[in-house]
Amino acid sequence: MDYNFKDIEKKWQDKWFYEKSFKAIDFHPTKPKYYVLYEFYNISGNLHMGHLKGTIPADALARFKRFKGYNVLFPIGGDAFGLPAENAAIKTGINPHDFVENGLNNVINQSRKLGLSFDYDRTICTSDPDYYKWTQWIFLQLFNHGKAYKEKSKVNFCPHCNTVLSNEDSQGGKCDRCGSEVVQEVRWSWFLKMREYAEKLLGNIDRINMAENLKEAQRNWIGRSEGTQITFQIFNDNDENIGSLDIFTTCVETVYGITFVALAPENELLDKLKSNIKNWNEIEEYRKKTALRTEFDRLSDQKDKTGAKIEGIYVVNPINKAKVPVFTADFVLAGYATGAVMAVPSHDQRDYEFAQKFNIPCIQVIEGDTSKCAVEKKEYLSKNSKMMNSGEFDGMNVKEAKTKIAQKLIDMGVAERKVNYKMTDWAFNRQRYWGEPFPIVLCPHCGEVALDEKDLPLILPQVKDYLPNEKGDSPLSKATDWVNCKCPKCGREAKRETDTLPNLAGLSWCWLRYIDPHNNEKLADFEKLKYWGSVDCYTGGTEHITRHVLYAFFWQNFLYEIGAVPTRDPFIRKMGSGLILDSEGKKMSKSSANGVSPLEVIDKYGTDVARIHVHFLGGYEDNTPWTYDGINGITSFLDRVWSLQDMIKGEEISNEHIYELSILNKKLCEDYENLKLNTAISALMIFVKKVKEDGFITREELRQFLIFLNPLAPHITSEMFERVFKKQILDQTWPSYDEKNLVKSSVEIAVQVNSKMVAKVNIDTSKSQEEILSQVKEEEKVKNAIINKNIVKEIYVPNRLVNLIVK
RNA sequence: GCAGGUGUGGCGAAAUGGCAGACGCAAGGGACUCAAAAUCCCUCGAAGGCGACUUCAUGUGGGUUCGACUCCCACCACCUGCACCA
Repeated sequence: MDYNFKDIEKKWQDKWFYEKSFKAIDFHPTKPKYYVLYEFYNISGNLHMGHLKGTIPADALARFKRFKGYNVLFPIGGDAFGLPAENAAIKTGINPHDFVENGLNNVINQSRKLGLSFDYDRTICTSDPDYYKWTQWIFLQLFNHGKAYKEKSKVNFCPHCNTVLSNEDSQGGKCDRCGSEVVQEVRWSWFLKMREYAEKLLGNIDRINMAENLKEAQRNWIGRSEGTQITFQIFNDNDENIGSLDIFTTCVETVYGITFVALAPENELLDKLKSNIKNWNEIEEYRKKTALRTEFDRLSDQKDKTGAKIEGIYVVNPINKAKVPVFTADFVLAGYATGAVMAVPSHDQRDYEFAQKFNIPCIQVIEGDTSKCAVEKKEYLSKNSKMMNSGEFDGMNVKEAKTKIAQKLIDMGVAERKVNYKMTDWAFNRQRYWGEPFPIVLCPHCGEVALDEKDLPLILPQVKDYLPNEKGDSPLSKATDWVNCKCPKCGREAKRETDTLPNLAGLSWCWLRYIDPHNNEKLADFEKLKYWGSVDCYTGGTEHITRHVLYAFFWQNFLYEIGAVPTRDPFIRKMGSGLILDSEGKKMSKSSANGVSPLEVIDKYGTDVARIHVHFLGGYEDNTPWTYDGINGITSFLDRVWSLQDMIKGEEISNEHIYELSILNKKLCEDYENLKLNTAISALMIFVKKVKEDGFITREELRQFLIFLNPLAPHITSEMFERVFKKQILDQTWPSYDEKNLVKSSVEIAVQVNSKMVAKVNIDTSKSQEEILSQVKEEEKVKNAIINKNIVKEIYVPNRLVNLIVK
């Protein structure tokens, strides 16, 4: 009888859903916990191939762990707030509230069709007031603990989305959502003090089990850099001390080579020194000019340095009292360290180029050829070159001089050791309608005032006009009934904050809410948090992984410090799934014309075939081009599996199959654990091939095999199990195997003479090394190869090979 | 430029110091069939030989080792991330 996947798959999907087959039990009395998490679905459309690639390994792991006796928590939810959902709603003309509700139902129904074993009772959605109450609560805690502040500052602004963006959302000067050029604008903005957490985040990165390239990207984003901060005194032309300037450097060893210092055009120190600057008009003009340059211009002009000399002031190099001219230049970034650099043209390529253009002299302080370009730290540190032109440090090795010079400056009281980070505080507000409202009231008398916890959630009001406007004011500002309120502190007239939280806010704590999704008193019960602990395996795409994981670390650290959660580490292991590429090797997306929908594949071939095919194409972390090629092989594999029920002969495990079954069991345990589904599939195929060759399978062998295959192909195995054994496969436990059955009684080993293959010999694996060596030497081909020669060395690798070294 | 990763048949890929190419696709040949589909069997890295076989092969060049896809050094190509970060 043929396998009718359409009816059978539907039957099991309905059964699992309505019988709540995969419900996780809080505080299970006997089973240990295991927490598998797949990232939020984005509620802006249908599931795509990426979901098939990303969810199935997590599902297989969850199903495998249940057989292994774990109490598995495997939940799902929707990321519904934010630009993707709102833009999709605007595009379709549907109100976001309705759009999101339909969208969530849609993706949940689709995920049932993938046969995913989620605990659907724990489904959460970031735009649900029961959920965002606690997102707002976390913000309140941040605010009340001084970790959130509002400040007028230069921020990234997307003129197309009409909203402020975080640095993370505007990488490369382009809006992450719409690709428009981002401009820098001065605005009132909310920030979270994430920079304070830099060292703790680095600790999280060290502890988590995650691919090295992803860790590196995160360390890069944090951008930790150790160095020395030196104070320079500033003088005017009359040699009067008019202030001081702090400069951070990682190359304190070059301090004798300073020939100019440069300030970022935006540096406020310039305004303070205005009265002493003789060419103020010129400087002001340069500042205006650079302010107009877009990020893109500044980047593309890297080779061509611009700047202006500041007349009327100079600074003194504290190490040798040399007078040093001051410039302003836009290669110096205002946002990093103190927005000023000490320039040593001989040993820094950017300083070198600037000096060439402005005819500034160079002082070489470390040996090397500086005639064509700077000798930079990478070069002189690796060679540990000698110092020159550096007073008492001449002739000393650079590495030694680095510490000694720093110490001297510190002893002089003009410097301190310092660590800087590229990562800035998290710009946390968006001028959009579709997000969590800030639980903050702006009072003309009291300033920013937090709502009381009992007034949460602060519901996002329904408005007619939710489109962003061109001035970049939040659409909520037009909801006057909602905006006007009383100050919780003084009771006088006040207004609500009308910006909303960014959508990464709701994503930054979701793994905690799944643990206790319906709790009205707390974000989650502390004892339940302790029971479920950190996520054992968190899977998802790699697209926004750097930001999402860092924000997750940040919030978890903060919540840990205020006693709301029991651990600093949200995740034990984080896996980033590769992409499904289209036939041209490009990322397959909804917008690409040749995008294939997983539902289309399921419709044609069935869910089990689709699940296996996608993962037989390549490894979990690899990017794999989509193709239907090979899918027939999977169909015929499952057809052969189906036919096994007509081949049953005997009850217990047969001598013919005990080795193959045990080896398969061991291999699958490793592969499911490591999400290596491609090799798991091939191991299963090898077993079926063997059984087919032998023409029979025993009942016990089939029982075990169906359990082995179930995590990958849950439908066909459930059906076969029910038909053959009249029981439910989900009630089974993973079979055990005996170590002694992992070795065959007889194997063929390779025999080499001087590392060259001369023969293959069947040996009895119970024999000793001596017995095997003498057996091998009796073999005709081996005899011929070693005749008249002395054996100087005998190498024996058990059950693999013998290598005889002769002279 | 810096960092991380990858490089193996016609294709997707296995093998992490021990018989390279498991498993699958495609291709070719055969069986069954009036015929086709489906199914089953055989061949399938390259070159040479009628042949048991031989030689060469894991991006390139060196090295370590009895033995290297695997470890070390240098280089090339591609992918990803960051990029005037002092």
